[in-house]
Amino acid sequence: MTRRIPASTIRRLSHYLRSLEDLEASGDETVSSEELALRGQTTAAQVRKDLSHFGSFGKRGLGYRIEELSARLRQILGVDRVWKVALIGAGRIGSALFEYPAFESRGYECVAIIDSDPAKIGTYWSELQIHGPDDLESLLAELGVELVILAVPARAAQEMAERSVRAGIKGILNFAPIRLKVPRHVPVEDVNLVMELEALSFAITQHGSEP
Amino acid sequence: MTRRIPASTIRRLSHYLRSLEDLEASGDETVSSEELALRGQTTAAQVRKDLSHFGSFGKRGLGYRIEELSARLRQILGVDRVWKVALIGAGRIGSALFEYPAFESRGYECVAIIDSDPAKIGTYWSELQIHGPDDLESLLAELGVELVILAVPARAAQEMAERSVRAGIKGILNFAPIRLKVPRHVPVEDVNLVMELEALSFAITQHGSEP
DNA sequence: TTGTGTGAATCCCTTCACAGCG
DNA sequence: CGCTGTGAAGGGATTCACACAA
Repeated sequence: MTRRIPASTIRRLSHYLRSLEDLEASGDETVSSEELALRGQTTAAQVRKDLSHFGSFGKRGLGYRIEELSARLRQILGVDRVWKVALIGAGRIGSALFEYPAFESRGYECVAIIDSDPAKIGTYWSELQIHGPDDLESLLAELGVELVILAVPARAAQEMAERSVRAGIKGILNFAPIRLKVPRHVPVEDVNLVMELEALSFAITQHGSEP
Repeated sequence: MTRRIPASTIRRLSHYLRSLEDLEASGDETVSSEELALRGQTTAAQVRKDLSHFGSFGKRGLGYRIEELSARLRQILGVDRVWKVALIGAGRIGSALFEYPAFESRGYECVAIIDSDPAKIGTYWSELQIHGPDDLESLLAELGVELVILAVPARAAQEMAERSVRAGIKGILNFAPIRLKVPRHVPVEDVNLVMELEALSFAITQHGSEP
């Protein structure tokens, strides 16, 4: 049904969904592509083009029914269901994510925490006991984990990724500052804070040298 | 000296710099664009094109002198100096960033922490005392803060951003899931974890429906 | 010979503009 | 009318291919 959707489109769909949820709360029934564009820092044509990749669910002369479109976007983005997530690495970043409120409210359920620190193994975060890394594969497989959040130091990341893939997980959100080598069918999203900071300092530095 | 550098180029420069630092440690003297490409998940032509935006610092038939190129990249990315950073929001994400080891080692020095929670105001993280938001403007201005990391709830983010800009800061790393409205000359980098997760679940969902 | 630097060709994303439906 | 959906045009970024320097 779909072919080659640009990554930039996906990010915008995420935005549109958030805007729609705001609009739902405000009681409106429909939106135009122009209004969505305004809230998403893009253009009306772009909104329509983005949506057209997946079908045509607007009414000409009227716009999009908010409820219908948001349901469809949830479906497209795959968030019309609950994803079972394992958190590998119970350090600072792991803890921040674990408590991130948007996390559970958006359909991501953390069902396992893994860390290699003996002082942490066996302790609890909320109801969840922290496991050591030894039985990683069987643990993930038994719990039916689909998504892994990798928040371990760079040196441990590749091994944990490989073992997770072996356990049958389907995607990785990677906070370690390395390029993971995994089979092509396992998507990886990288979050690299140093890179973001460097993009920022570049932008500032350049700005100073231009009028 | 430079015009219109694509954002994707900057992210790759960041990568190259990290690769170069690895190579520096391993004692080599030179790299080819091909080797850099291999480590950066891109092509040799792309590496050369990226670098050519800023000048030509390779030697034909030989490659790039590692030390020279990494120094030049640090200069380009603006990380050949120390940036004074303020952390606004001392919650989970703030705490994770504060302890992020790459942070200080890369030239970002946190000189102030601000939070509105009365229970936190006055307490210390390492040597740094947490301030309330009341005197934000004067605090940032006095300390000469250039970069702000915004790790507060969405509802507070816009106000904190505006006040930071008024205090003369030059860039914002934003973790709040909203589009900040700030003057054009203040660059903002957004880190949106929900968006990353949604990109991942989209990729997985799509993948299943294709052979 | 090796590997850079770079115009030219290509590819892909965005924007335009308008036909067509409600 | 008003606003969507979409081919066509436009603009950037990536890739190609080769002249040229070491």
